[in-house]
Order: sequence, then structure tokens, then C-alpha cells
Amino acid sequence: MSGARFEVLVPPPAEGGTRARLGRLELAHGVVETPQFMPVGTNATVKALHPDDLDEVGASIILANTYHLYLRPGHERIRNLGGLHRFMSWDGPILTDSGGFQVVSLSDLRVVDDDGVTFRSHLDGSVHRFTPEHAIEVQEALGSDIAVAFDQPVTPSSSWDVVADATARTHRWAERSLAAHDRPDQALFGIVQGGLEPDLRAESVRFIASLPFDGICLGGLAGDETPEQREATLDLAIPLLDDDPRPRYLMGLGSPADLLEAVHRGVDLFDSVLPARVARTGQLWVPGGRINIRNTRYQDDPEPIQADCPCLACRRFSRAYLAHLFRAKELLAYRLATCHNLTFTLDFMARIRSALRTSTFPAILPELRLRAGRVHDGEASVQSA
RNA sequence: GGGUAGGUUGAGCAGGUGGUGAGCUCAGCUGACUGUAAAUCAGCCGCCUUCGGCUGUAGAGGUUCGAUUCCUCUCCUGCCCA
Repeated sequence: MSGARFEVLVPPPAEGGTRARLGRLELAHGVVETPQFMPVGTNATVKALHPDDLDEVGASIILANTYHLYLRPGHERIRNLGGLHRFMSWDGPILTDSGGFQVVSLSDLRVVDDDGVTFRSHLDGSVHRFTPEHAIEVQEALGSDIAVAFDQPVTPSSSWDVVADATARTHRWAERSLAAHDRPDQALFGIVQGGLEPDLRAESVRFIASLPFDGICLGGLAGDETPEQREATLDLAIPLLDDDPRPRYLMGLGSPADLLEAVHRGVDLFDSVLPARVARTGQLWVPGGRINIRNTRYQDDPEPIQADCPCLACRRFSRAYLAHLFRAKELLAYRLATCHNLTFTLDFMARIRSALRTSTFPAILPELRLRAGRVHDGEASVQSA
């Protein structure tokens, strides 16, 4: 392949009990420092944001969705208009998700067989078929920096047999994706599945890592499993990749606590809708937890969301103003809140990279954990920054 | 002053033409959200000691076993006429 060049700048220390590492990923449209978080722009836009806002929050790579863009506006149309970067006016790197996740998120609209998946469009009910070859073709038309192999995720409640079946299918589809991929300026990542089953997960890591992908995605860990189950799965999977020179991408996790624990275990890349989605409902991330800006107590609060935050919202607006915008359902609310949460997230990743660069990560891990809170538990909720 | 239509839980309504009115939409309160069918969804939203109980249909009387419903008077609102 080689639409990508990955280099580990600071490997994990021999002593220190962490697999966290600092890296650098070179892609067709730019360099991505890792560990890194990718904001999600499913429909060729990060909801509520202008591309200038993406620069502003510090995004260096974003994710877009193959399935959604295939359905609307259509990958051929995007190709004819000069590709996804030009279409959405974002010059930085883009990773396209293969559409495999829609196999679970649109579970009542599809039928899986060994060759591929037949979907009914969530937009108009029309019938479409995705195969590994088709998913690659669409991603090549879009022209993303990183394409991803078509997979079949499972949910934590799936039985061993179902997980085994889906994982085996994902492996066959991985080989077919590689065979179909033909664009030298585009990287291709493969996806590890295996659910929470230790034997299947380990087998999947070994199999996917045996193929000449540019990066390794860890899938199926953004569902209803507990943080402990996720972390246990990472503790199992990552050591199997210790001698592997490629970037590791944990798909779909984005709470600060999840990011930190996964970096600690050796993950380089992340994406999640969480910070942006949660922002649109008024949950704003601050050191130690989060606040719900819609709560009554913020209506008269003249302070910014977070005192030391450099984001578009915190630079010049009060909590009271944000509270008002949300109550009035004003569009600016969604933009400001999304800017804040993405700024918080990307700044958090920058702090982690800074610690890795200076080899102080193990030392400041407790401090970073405090900053992250246990947001994924719905536990820590602080009242003021 | 006469006529007429009305007065239902913060707002707006539905319903109820003698037999258990707490139903809807807003507003409000709280929570959830992780490779986006999500500016969405869920719970609460008269009072209490809440697996239940109580109160409540403008007010006061009356008829009746029983009244939100029928009768009388009063108050309030819209419209029409003087």
C-alpha cells in the first residue's frame, strides 16, 4: 500500500507500566501527530461547524462516512466535483469509515451474507448492496487519505458463535478489501473484531496484523460494554502488536477517560461522535467532568464555560449566554458548544502528546485522570471549572 | 344596559349533553448519548406519607343517591346591539 508513513517518535518506556507512545503519521493531505482524536463528519461536515472552526479547535484529521456519502450525495458526484476534500473544502487528512458500523447501527435495515450486506436506505427505503469491493470503490472515489476495510461488527450481547461467524467474515472481507484497493495515494486500514471473546479477539488481531494494511483498527468496542471490558480487551490485543510498526486505531471511543486509558494501553488514533453529539444537547466538558449548560443554575452565571479554555465560546461568552441560546434553540448554541467540546478533547490529546514527548506521561497520568473525570460512567459531574 | 359565546392543572387545547376529567402540545425540571437514521431521545411536570391515596372543571347556592354536566345568582373574558 503506502498512502501512509508512520513513525514512532517516542516509544513506550521499558519501565513505567505503559504502552503509550508518541507518533507521526504522514498522509496525502498532511501530517497527523499521535495520539490523536478525529472529529466525526459523517455527511462531509462536522455537524454545526465550518471548516475554519475545525482549524480553530485544532483538528488535524477528520472522519467521514462511506455509507452516508454513497447514499447522498453519491460518491460519483463527489468524484466528479473533485473529490471529498475539495467538495467540503477541508484540506487536511480525512479517514473514511467503510460503512461497516452501519451493519449494526442500522441493524433492522440490512441482511448480511458472506458476499456482503444488503441495506435499505435510512433516507428513502431504497435497497442497496455493500460488498468489500464496493466499499473500497466508493472510498477511492471519495479520495480520502485513509480508507477502511468493510467489516461486520458485533455487539457485546452477541453469542460466541455469532462473534466467531462475524469475525471470520470480517477476515475474509479484509483480504478482499486489500485485493480490491488500487489507489496508491490512499492508505488502507484493516479492522480487528472478535468482540469481547479473548480467543476470538486475539485470533483476529493476529490475522489482521498478518495482512499488509497501513494501520490496524480495533472495532466493536464502542457499544454497551463496560470500561473495564474495553480496557481488558485492549490489554489483550495491544501486546500482540508490540512488534508491529503500524498505527493502532480504536474505533468509536471519545470520552476523555476512554481516550486516556486507551492511550495508556498503546492506542494511537481515535474517533467518536461523543464530544460533538453531547455538545448539541448541552453537555459541556470541563476538567474533572462535565456540566449541563441547560440547568437552571447557569442562567445567571457570568463566567465562561471553562476559565482557561481558548475556544470560540469561552473566549467571549458567558455560561448564562450559552444557557440562553440553548433554551431559545438558537443555532449558535450548537456551534459554540461543539467548538468547546472538541477544543477540550483535542487539547487533552495535546497534553498527552506533550507528556509523551517529555517522557513524563507515567508521572502525570494521575493528574490527567483527574482532568478526564470518569465521564463514561456518567459519574463525575462538576459544577464549576 | 340588552343579547350572545365562553371560563378545564404555567400557556394553549381535547374531553365530558347525571355515574371514576390528571389526556395532548408547548413551556418548565432532570437525565441519557461513544466507527452519527441523533439541534435527538427518555423520565418528571396539582398535592401527599407515591406498587397507593387525596384534591381539582371561575365562585356561591340549589335539585339529585350522585353534578364538570341540570337550575339560580355573582364574577371574569370575547363578540354584537344600544
